[in-house]
Amino acid sequence: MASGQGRVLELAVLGSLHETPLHGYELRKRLNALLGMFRAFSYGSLYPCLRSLLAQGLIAEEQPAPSAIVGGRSKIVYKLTAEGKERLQDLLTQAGPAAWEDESFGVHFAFFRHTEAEVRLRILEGRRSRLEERLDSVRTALARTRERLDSYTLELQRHGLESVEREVRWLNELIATERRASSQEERPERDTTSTDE
Amino acid sequence: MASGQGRVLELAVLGSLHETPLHGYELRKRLNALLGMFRAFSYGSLYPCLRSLLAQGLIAEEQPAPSAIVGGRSKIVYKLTAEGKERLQDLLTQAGPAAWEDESFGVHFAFFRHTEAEVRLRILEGRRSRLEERLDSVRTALARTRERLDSYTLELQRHGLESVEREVRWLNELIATERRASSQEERPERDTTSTDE
DNA sequence: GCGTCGATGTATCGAGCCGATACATCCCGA
DNA sequence: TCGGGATGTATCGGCTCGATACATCGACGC
Repeated sequence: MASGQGRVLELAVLGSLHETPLHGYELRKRLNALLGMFRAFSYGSLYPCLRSLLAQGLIAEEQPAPSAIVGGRSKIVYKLTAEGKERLQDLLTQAGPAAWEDESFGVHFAFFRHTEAEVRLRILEGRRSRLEERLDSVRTALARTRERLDSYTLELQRHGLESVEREVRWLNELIATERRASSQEERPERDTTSTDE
Repeated sequence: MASGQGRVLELAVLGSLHETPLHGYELRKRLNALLGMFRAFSYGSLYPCLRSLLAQGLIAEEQPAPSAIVGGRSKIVYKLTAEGKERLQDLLTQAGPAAWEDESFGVHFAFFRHTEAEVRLRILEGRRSRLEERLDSVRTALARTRERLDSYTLELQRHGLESVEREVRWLNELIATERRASSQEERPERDTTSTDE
Protein backbone atom coordinates (compact mmCIF):
# COMPACT_ATOMS: atom_id res chain seq x y z
CA MET A 1 0.00 0.00 0.00
CA ALA A 2 0.93 3.64 -0.14
CA SER A 3 2.77 2.74 -3.30
CA GLY A 4 0.75 4.94 -5.60
CA GLN A 5 1.26 8.44 -4.40
CA GLY A 6 4.77 8.56 -3.18
CA ARG A 7 6.39 7.24 -6.27
CA VAL A 8 6.27 10.47 -8.14
CA LEU A 9 9.82 11.35 -7.21
CA GLU A 10 10.95 8.07 -8.64
CA LEU A 11 9.27 8.88 -11.91
CA ALA A 12 10.74 12.36 -11.97
CA VAL A 13 14.26 11.04 -11.42
CA LEU A 14 13.93 8.25 -13.96
CA GLY A 15 12.53 10.66 -16.49
CA SER A 16 15.29 13.22 -15.99
CA LEU A 17 17.98 10.59 -16.22
CA HIS A 18 16.51 9.36 -19.49
CA GLU A 19 17.90 12.37 -21.29
CA THR A 20 21.37 12.42 -19.81
CA PRO A 21 23.27 11.01 -16.82
CA LEU A 22 23.38 13.35 -13.84
CA HIS A 23 24.60 13.56 -10.27
CA GLY A 24 22.41 14.48 -7.31
CA TYR A 25 23.16 18.15 -7.09
CA GLU A 26 22.52 18.85 -10.72
CA LEU A 27 19.55 16.52 -10.85
CA ARG A 28 17.92 18.62 -8.19
CA LYS A 29 18.60 21.79 -10.13
CA ARG A 30 17.07 20.28 -13.24
CA LEU A 31 13.98 19.16 -11.42
CA ASN A 32 13.50 22.51 -9.77
CA ALA A 33 13.92 24.27 -13.08
CA LEU A 34 11.49 21.95 -14.78
CA LEU A 35 8.85 21.66 -12.07
CA GLY A 36 9.79 24.27 -9.50
CA MET A 37 6.63 26.17 -10.28
CA PHE A 38 4.57 23.36 -8.85
CA ARG A 39 6.67 21.77 -6.14
CA ALA A 40 10.14 21.86 -4.62
CA PHE A 41 12.55 18.95 -4.68
CA SER A 42 14.73 18.56 -1.62
CA TYR A 43 17.80 16.51 -0.86
CA GLY A 44 15.97 14.88 2.00
CA SER A 45 13.88 12.94 -0.46
CA LEU A 46 16.16 12.95 -3.49
CA TYR A 47 19.15 11.10 -2.05
CA PRO A 48 17.13 8.32 -0.42
CA CYS A 49 15.32 7.95 -3.71
CA LEU A 50 18.56 7.63 -5.65
CA ARG A 51 19.78 5.00 -3.21
CA SER A 52 16.55 3.07 -3.58
CA LEU A 53 16.66 3.21 -7.36
CA LEU A 54 20.27 2.06 -7.28
CA ALA A 55 19.36 -0.88 -5.03
CA GLN A 56 16.60 -1.83 -7.45
CA GLY A 57 19.03 -1.78 -10.32
CA LEU A 58 17.07 0.88 -12.16
CA ILE A 59 19.97 3.28 -12.21
CA ALA A 60 23.72 2.70 -12.05
CA GLU A 61 26.80 4.73 -11.24
CA GLU A 62 28.68 5.83 -14.27
CA GLN A 63 32.43 5.89 -13.99
CA PRO A 64 33.98 8.97 -15.54
CA ALA A 65 36.20 8.61 -18.57
CA PRO A 66 39.64 7.71 -17.14
CA SER A 67 41.21 10.68 -18.85
CA ALA A 68 38.94 13.13 -17.08
CA ILE A 69 39.45 11.96 -13.52
CA VAL A 70 42.22 14.37 -12.69
CA GLY A 71 40.63 17.60 -11.57
CA GLY A 72 37.13 16.47 -10.83
CA ARG A 73 35.46 16.94 -7.48
CA SER A 74 34.10 13.70 -6.14
CA LYS A 75 30.67 13.23 -7.56
CA ILE A 76 28.45 10.31 -8.29
CA VAL A 77 26.93 10.34 -11.74
CA TYR A 78 23.91 8.12 -12.24
CA LYS A 79 22.61 6.78 -15.49
CA LEU A 80 19.51 4.86 -16.42
CA THR A 81 19.86 1.10 -16.86
CA ALA A 82 17.85 -0.96 -19.33
CA GLU A 83 15.60 -2.03 -16.44
CA GLY A 84 15.25 1.61 -15.52
CA LYS A 85 14.01 2.48 -18.97
CA GLU A 86 11.48 -0.30 -18.80
CA ARG A 87 10.31 0.87 -15.42
CA LEU A 88 9.98 4.42 -16.71
CA GLN A 89 7.80 3.20 -19.53
CA ASP A 90 5.68 1.22 -17.10
CA LEU A 91 5.22 4.10 -14.73
CA LEU A 92 4.24 6.36 -17.59
CA THR A 93 1.85 4.05 -19.38
CA GLN A 94 0.28 2.44 -16.31
CA ALA A 95 -0.43 5.81 -14.74
CA GLY A 96 -3.38 5.28 -12.42
CA PRO A 97 -5.62 7.68 -10.54
CA ALA A 98 -2.62 8.78 -8.50
CA ALA A 99 -1.46 10.67 -11.59
CA TRP A 100 -4.34 13.13 -11.40
CA GLU A 101 -3.23 14.36 -8.02
CA ASP A 102 -1.71 17.81 -7.61
CA GLU A 103 1.80 16.62 -6.88
CA SER A 104 1.86 13.94 -9.55
CA PHE A 105 0.14 15.47 -12.51
CA GLY A 106 2.87 17.97 -13.34
CA VAL A 107 5.52 15.28 -13.32
CA HIS A 108 3.55 13.05 -15.65
CA PHE A 109 2.84 15.96 -17.94
CA ALA A 110 6.51 16.86 -18.07
CA PHE A 111 7.25 13.49 -19.62
CA PHE A 112 4.33 13.30 -22.00
CA ARG A 113 6.68 13.09 -24.94
CA HIS A 114 7.48 9.53 -23.89
CA THR A 115 3.86 8.42 -23.92
CA GLU A 116 1.16 7.47 -26.39
CA ALA A 117 -1.80 9.67 -27.20
CA GLU A 118 -4.14 7.28 -25.46
CA VAL A 119 -2.28 7.55 -22.18
CA ARG A 120 -2.08 11.32 -22.45
CA LEU A 121 -5.80 11.60 -22.91
CA ARG A 122 -6.48 9.33 -19.98
CA ILE A 123 -4.33 11.43 -17.66
CA LEU A 124 -5.65 14.73 -18.93
CA GLU A 125 -9.25 13.65 -18.52
CA GLY A 126 -8.63 12.08 -15.14
CA ARG A 127 -7.02 15.26 -13.94
CA ARG A 128 -9.95 17.24 -15.18
CA SER A 129 -12.52 15.09 -13.42
CA ARG A 130 -10.48 15.22 -10.24
CA LEU A 131 -10.59 19.01 -10.33
CA GLU A 132 -14.28 19.03 -11.12
CA GLU A 133 -14.97 16.77 -8.16
CA ARG A 134 -13.11 19.20 -5.98
CA LEU A 135 -15.06 22.09 -7.40
CA ASP A 136 -18.34 20.31 -6.75
CA SER A 137 -17.51 19.28 -3.24
CA VAL A 138 -16.36 22.72 -2.19
CA ARG A 139 -19.30 24.41 -3.87
CA THR A 140 -21.93 22.21 -2.27
CA ALA A 141 -20.22 22.42 1.11
CA LEU A 142 -20.23 26.19 0.77
CA ALA A 143 -23.85 26.29 -0.27
CA ARG A 144 -24.83 24.30 2.82
CA THR A 145 -23.01 26.70 5.09
CA ARG A 146 -25.58 29.11 6.31
CA GLU A 147 -23.17 31.21 8.33
CA ARG A 148 -22.11 34.50 6.95
CA LEU A 149 -18.52 34.48 5.79
CA ASP A 150 -16.27 37.46 6.23
CA SER A 151 -14.93 39.27 3.20
CA TYR A 152 -11.48 37.68 3.38
CA THR A 153 -12.87 34.18 3.38
CA LEU A 154 -15.15 35.06 0.51
CA GLU A 155 -12.27 36.47 -1.47
CA LEU A 156 -10.23 33.35 -0.78
CA GLN A 157 -13.06 31.18 -2.02
CA ARG A 158 -13.55 33.28 -5.09
CA HIS A 159 -9.87 33.20 -5.93
CA GLY A 160 -9.59 29.48 -5.28
CA LEU A 161 -12.58 28.62 -7.41
CA GLU A 162 -11.36 30.82 -10.21
CA SER A 163 -7.93 29.21 -10.19
CA VAL A 164 -9.32 25.72 -10.38
CA GLU A 165 -11.82 26.71 -13.05
CA ARG A 166 -9.02 28.19 -15.09
CA GLU A 167 -7.06 24.99 -14.73
CA VAL A 168 -10.04 23.03 -15.99
CA ARG A 169 -10.30 25.30 -19.01
CA TRP A 170 -6.63 24.76 -19.71
CA LEU A 171 -7.15 21.01 -19.57
CA ASN A 172 -10.10 21.30 -21.92
CA GLU A 173 -7.92 23.00 -24.49
CA LEU A 174 -5.21 20.40 -24.15
CA ILE A 175 -7.72 17.59 -24.49
CA ALA A 176 -9.21 19.16 -27.58
CA THR A 177 -5.78 19.60 -29.14
CA GLU A 178 -4.86 16.06 -28.30
CA ARG A 179 -8.06 14.73 -29.85
CA ARG A 180 -7.61 16.77 -32.96
CA ALA A 181 -4.04 15.55 -33.35
CA SER A 182 -4.87 11.90 -32.91
CA SER A 183 -7.86 11.94 -35.24
CA GLN A 184 -5.72 13.64 -37.85
CA GLU A 185 -3.09 11.01 -37.34
CA GLU A 186 -5.59 8.26 -38.04
CA ARG A 187 -6.62 9.83 -41.30
CA PRO A 188 -3.56 11.65 -42.58
CA GLU A 189 -5.05 13.33 -45.66
CA ARG A 190 -1.84 15.08 -46.56
CA ASP A 191 -3.31 18.41 -45.55
CA THR A 192 0.33 19.35 -45.14
CA THR A 193 1.46 22.60 -43.52
CA SER A 194 0.87 20.92 -40.17
CA THR A 195 3.34 19.06 -37.98
CA ASP A 196 5.93 21.79 -37.68
CA GLU A 197 7.51 19.88 -34.85
CA MET B 1 13.36 23.17 14.69
CA ALA B 2 10.69 22.05 12.27
CA SER B 3 8.32 24.16 14.32
CA GLY B 4 7.56 26.66 11.64
CA GLN B 5 6.17 24.77 8.72
CA GLY B 6 4.23 21.96 10.17
CA ARG B 7 2.13 23.94 12.55
CA VAL B 8 -0.36 25.06 9.96
CA LEU B 9 -2.84 22.38 10.88
CA GLU B 10 -2.75 23.57 14.47
CA LEU B 11 -3.57 27.05 13.34
CA ALA B 12 -6.37 25.83 11.12
CA VAL B 13 -7.95 23.86 13.95
CA LEU B 14 -7.62 26.64 16.49
CA GLY B 15 -9.06 29.11 14.05
CA SER B 16 -12.04 26.92 13.19
CA LEU B 17 -12.78 26.22 16.83
CA HIS B 18 -12.76 29.94 17.56
CA GLU B 19 -16.13 30.34 15.92
CA THR B 20 -17.90 27.35 17.43
CA PRO B 21 -17.06 24.07 19.19
CA LEU B 22 -16.80 21.09 16.87
CA HIS B 23 -15.99 17.41 16.85
CA GLY B 24 -13.40 15.79 14.62
CA TYR B 25 -15.61 14.63 11.81
CA GLU B 26 -17.33 17.94 11.35
CA LEU B 27 -14.13 19.88 11.87
CA ARG B 28 -12.67 18.06 8.92
CA LYS B 29 -15.67 18.88 6.78
CA ARG B 30 -15.41 22.54 7.69
CA LEU B 31 -11.75 22.66 6.88
CA ASN B 32 -12.23 20.96 3.56
CA ALA B 33 -15.06 23.31 2.68
CA LEU B 34 -13.01 26.32 3.68
CA LEU B 35 -9.64 25.34 2.25
CA GLY B 36 -10.31 22.28 0.14
CA MET B 37 -9.38 24.19 -2.96
CA PHE B 38 -5.80 24.42 -1.78
CA ARG B 39 -5.19 21.32 0.30
CA ALA B 40 -6.95 18.30 1.76
CA PHE B 41 -7.25 17.63 5.46
CA SER B 42 -7.10 14.01 6.53
CA TYR B 43 -7.89 12.19 9.75
CA GLY B 44 -4.36 10.91 9.87
CA SER B 45 -3.15 14.35 10.79
CA LEU B 46 -6.30 15.82 12.30
CA TYR B 47 -6.77 13.42 15.20
CA PRO B 48 -3.15 13.47 16.34
CA CYS B 49 -3.33 17.23 16.14
CA LEU B 50 -6.45 17.35 18.32
CA ARG B 51 -4.79 15.12 20.87
CA SER B 52 -1.72 17.31 20.92
CA LEU B 53 -3.76 20.47 21.34
CA LEU B 54 -5.71 18.83 24.14
CA ALA B 55 -2.50 17.83 25.91
CA GLN B 56 -1.27 21.40 25.61
CA GLY B 57 -4.45 22.67 27.19
CA LEU B 58 -5.29 24.77 24.14
CA ILE B 59 -8.59 23.00 23.56
CA ALA B 60 -10.91 21.12 25.93
CA GLU B 61 -13.69 18.59 25.64
CA GLU B 62 -17.10 20.10 26.01
CA GLN B 63 -19.66 18.00 27.81
CA PRO B 64 -23.03 18.03 26.11
CA ALA B 65 -25.98 19.55 27.90
CA PRO B 66 -27.29 16.75 30.18
CA SER B 67 -30.72 16.96 28.63
CA ALA B 68 -29.39 16.22 25.16
CA ILE B 69 -27.42 13.09 25.94
CA VAL B 70 -30.17 10.63 25.12
CA GLY B 71 -30.07 9.90 21.44
CA GLY B 72 -26.64 11.21 20.53
CA ARG B 73 -24.01 9.06 18.94
CA SER B 74 -20.80 9.18 20.93
CA LYS B 75 -18.81 12.16 19.82
CA ILE B 76 -16.17 14.35 21.35
CA VAL B 77 -16.80 18.05 20.97
CA TYR B 78 -13.81 20.32 21.43
CA LYS B 79 -13.85 23.97 22.32
CA LEU B 80 -11.13 26.57 22.53
CA THR B 81 -9.76 27.39 25.97
CA ALA B 82 -8.54 30.80 27.03
CA GLU B 83 -4.97 29.62 26.44
CA GLY B 84 -6.06 28.41 23.04
CA LYS B 85 -7.33 31.83 22.11
CA GLU B 86 -4.06 33.37 23.20
CA ARG B 87 -2.13 30.85 21.16
CA LEU B 88 -4.28 31.55 18.13
CA GLN B 89 -3.54 35.23 18.44
CA ASP B 90 0.17 34.52 18.79
CA LEU B 91 0.25 32.23 15.77
CA LEU B 92 -1.59 34.80 13.71
CA THR B 93 0.35 37.88 14.72
CA GLN B 94 3.79 36.29 14.91
CA ALA B 95 3.43 34.74 11.48
CA GLY B 96 6.96 34.32 10.13
CA PRO B 97 8.31 33.41 6.72
CA ALA B 98 6.65 30.02 7.05
CA ALA B 99 3.35 31.77 6.39
CA TRP B 100 4.29 32.65 2.81
CA GLU B 101 4.59 29.00 1.88
CA ASP B 102 2.00 27.35 -0.36
CA GLU B 103 0.45 25.18 2.32
CA SER B 104 0.40 27.87 5.00
CA PHE B 105 -0.62 31.00 3.19
CA GLY B 106 -4.22 29.97 2.54
CA VAL B 107 -4.77 29.08 6.17
CA HIS B 108 -3.42 32.39 7.38
CA PHE B 109 -5.49 34.24 4.84
CA ALA B 110 -8.63 32.42 5.92
CA PHE B 111 -8.28 33.93 9.38
CA PHE B 112 -7.29 37.42 8.37
CA ARG B 113 -10.32 38.82 10.12
CA HIS B 114 -8.62 38.11 13.44
CA THR B 115 -5.49 40.08 12.55
CA GLU B 116 -4.36 43.68 12.34
CA ALA B 117 -3.74 45.47 9.08
CA GLU B 118 -0.02 45.53 9.72
CA VAL B 119 0.16 41.76 10.00
CA ARG B 120 -1.97 41.27 6.92
CA LEU B 121 0.31 43.47 4.86
CA ARG B 122 3.38 41.66 6.09
CA ILE B 123 1.97 38.28 5.09
CA LEU B 124 0.66 39.48 1.74
CA GLU B 125 3.98 41.07 0.82
CA GLY B 126 5.97 38.13 2.06
CA ARG B 127 3.88 35.79 -0.03
CA ARG B 128 4.37 37.99 -3.05
CA SER B 129 8.13 38.10 -2.71
CA ARG B 130 8.19 34.35 -2.23
CA LEU B 131 6.36 33.87 -5.51
CA GLU B 132 8.58 36.36 -7.27
CA GLU B 133 11.66 34.53 -6.07
CA ARG B 134 10.23 31.37 -7.51
CA LEU B 135 9.49 33.09 -10.78
CA ASP B 136 13.04 34.42 -10.97
CA SER B 137 14.70 31.18 -10.12
CA VAL B 138 12.71 29.17 -12.63
CA ARG B 139 13.15 31.77 -15.35
CA THR B 140 16.90 32.05 -14.97
CA ALA B 141 17.26 28.29 -14.73
CA LEU B 142 15.27 27.99 -17.91
CA ALA B 143 17.28 30.65 -19.68
CA ARG B 144 20.48 28.82 -18.87
CA THR B 145 19.15 25.59 -20.29
CA ARG B 146 20.34 25.46 -23.82
CA GLU B 147 18.66 22.20 -24.64
CA ARG B 148 15.58 22.29 -26.76
CA LEU B 149 12.46 21.51 -24.80
CA ASP B 150 9.62 19.54 -26.29
CA SER B 151 6.26 21.20 -26.76
CA TYR B 152 4.68 19.59 -23.70
CA THR B 153 7.40 20.85 -21.40
CA LEU B 154 7.13 24.28 -22.93
CA GLU B 155 3.39 24.33 -22.43
CA LEU B 156 3.82 23.24 -18.84
CA GLN B 157 6.29 26.03 -18.25
CA ARG B 158 4.06 28.57 -19.89
CA HIS B 159 1.06 27.49 -17.87
CA GLY B 160 3.02 27.39 -14.62
CA LEU B 161 4.50 30.82 -15.12
CA GLU B 162 1.14 32.26 -16.03
CA SER B 163 -0.49 30.81 -12.93
CA VAL B 164 2.13 32.21 -10.62
CA GLU B 165 2.09 35.57 -12.37
CA ARG B 166 -1.65 35.69 -11.97
CA GLU B 167 -1.27 34.92 -8.29
CA VAL B 168 1.17 37.80 -7.95
CA ARG B 169 -1.27 40.13 -9.62
CA TRP B 170 -3.98 39.01 -7.23
CA LEU B 171 -1.69 39.74 -4.30
CA ASN B 172 -0.93 43.16 -5.72
CA GLU B 173 -4.59 44.04 -5.75
CA LEU B 174 -5.06 42.81 -2.22
CA ILE B 175 -2.07 44.79 -1.02
CA ALA B 176 -3.33 47.93 -2.72
CA THR B 177 -6.76 47.50 -1.17
CA GLU B 178 -5.25 46.89 2.22
CA ARG B 179 -3.08 50.00 1.95
CA ARG B 180 -5.97 52.12 0.83
CA ALA B 181 -8.10 50.90 3.71
CA SER B 182 -5.49 51.51 6.35
CA SER B 183 -4.54 54.98 5.12
CA GLN B 184 -8.19 55.89 5.07
CA GLU B 185 -8.51 54.60 8.59
CA GLU B 186 -5.70 56.83 9.76
CA ARG B 187 -7.29 59.90 8.27
CA PRO B 188 -11.03 59.24 8.36
CA GLU B 189 -12.21 62.34 6.48
CA ARG B 190 -15.84 61.33 6.53
CA ASP B 191 -15.75 60.68 2.81
CA THR B 192 -18.66 58.41 3.62
CA THR B 193 -20.18 56.07 1.03
CA SER B 194 -17.37 53.66 1.84
CA THR B 195 -17.32 50.84 4.38
CA ASP B 196 -20.36 49.03 3.17
CA GLU B 197 -19.33 46.05 5.22
C1' DG C 1 51.32 32.31 -0.87
C1' DC C 2 47.20 32.98 2.14
C1' DG C 3 42.49 33.64 3.85
C1' DT C 4 37.86 33.44 2.74
C1' DC C 5 33.64 33.43 0.40
C1' DG C 6 30.19 31.37 -2.51
C1' DA C 7 29.03 27.59 -5.45
C1' DT C 8 29.29 22.71 -5.74
C1' DG C 9 28.53 18.24 -3.78
C1' DT C 10 26.91 14.11 -0.66
C1' DA C 11 24.39 12.74 3.19
C1' DT C 12 21.27 12.34 7.43
C1' DC C 13 17.83 13.48 11.10
C1' DG C 14 13.60 14.71 13.41
C1' DA C 15 9.17 15.60 12.66
C1' DG C 16 4.94 16.42 10.12
C1' DC C 17 1.61 14.78 7.22
C1' DC C 18 -1.12 11.71 4.21
C1' DG C 19 -3.93 7.69 2.31
C1' DA C 20 -5.78 3.64 3.56
C1' DT C 21 -8.00 1.25 6.70
C1' DA C 22 -10.45 -0.75 10.79
C1' DC C 23 -14.33 -0.44 13.69
C1' DA C 24 -18.72 0.95 15.36
C1' DT C 25 -23.31 3.24 15.28
C1' DC C 26 -27.21 5.51 13.25
C1' DC C 27 -30.87 6.18 9.77
C1' DC C 28 -33.51 5.24 5.81
C1' DG C 29 -35.56 2.84 2.12
C1' DA C 30 -36.60 -1.69 -0.31
C1' DT D 1 -35.20 -7.02 8.08
C1' DC D 2 -31.50 -6.35 5.71
C1' DG D 3 -28.05 -3.62 3.65
C1' DG D 4 -25.86 0.51 2.30
C1' DG D 5 -24.44 5.09 3.22
C1' DA D 6 -23.49 8.83 6.32
C1' DT D 7 -21.53 9.68 10.81
C1' DG D 8 -17.79 9.10 14.02
C1' DT D 9 -13.09 7.92 16.35
C1' DA D 10 -8.66 6.12 15.81
C1' DT D 11 -4.07 4.14 14.08
C1' DC D 12 -0.30 2.52 11.01
C1' DG D 13 3.27 2.56 7.58
C1' DG D 14 5.64 5.24 4.83
C1' DC D 15 6.80 9.32 2.25
C1' DT D 16 8.54 13.94 2.26
C1' DC D 17 10.50 18.15 3.89
C1' DG D 18 13.53 21.83 5.92
C1' DA D 19 17.54 22.25 8.32
C1' DT D 20 21.88 21.02 8.84
C1' DA D 21 26.65 19.00 8.77
C1' DC D 22 30.63 18.36 6.33
C1' DA D 23 33.86 18.72 2.56
C1' DT D 24 36.09 20.52 -1.74
C1' DC D 25 36.74 23.76 -5.56
C1' DG D 26 37.64 28.21 -7.97
C1' DA D 27 38.23 32.99 -7.87
C1' DC D 28 39.28 37.11 -5.66
C1' DG D 29 42.03 40.45 -3.08
C1' DC D 30 46.30 41.37 -0.94
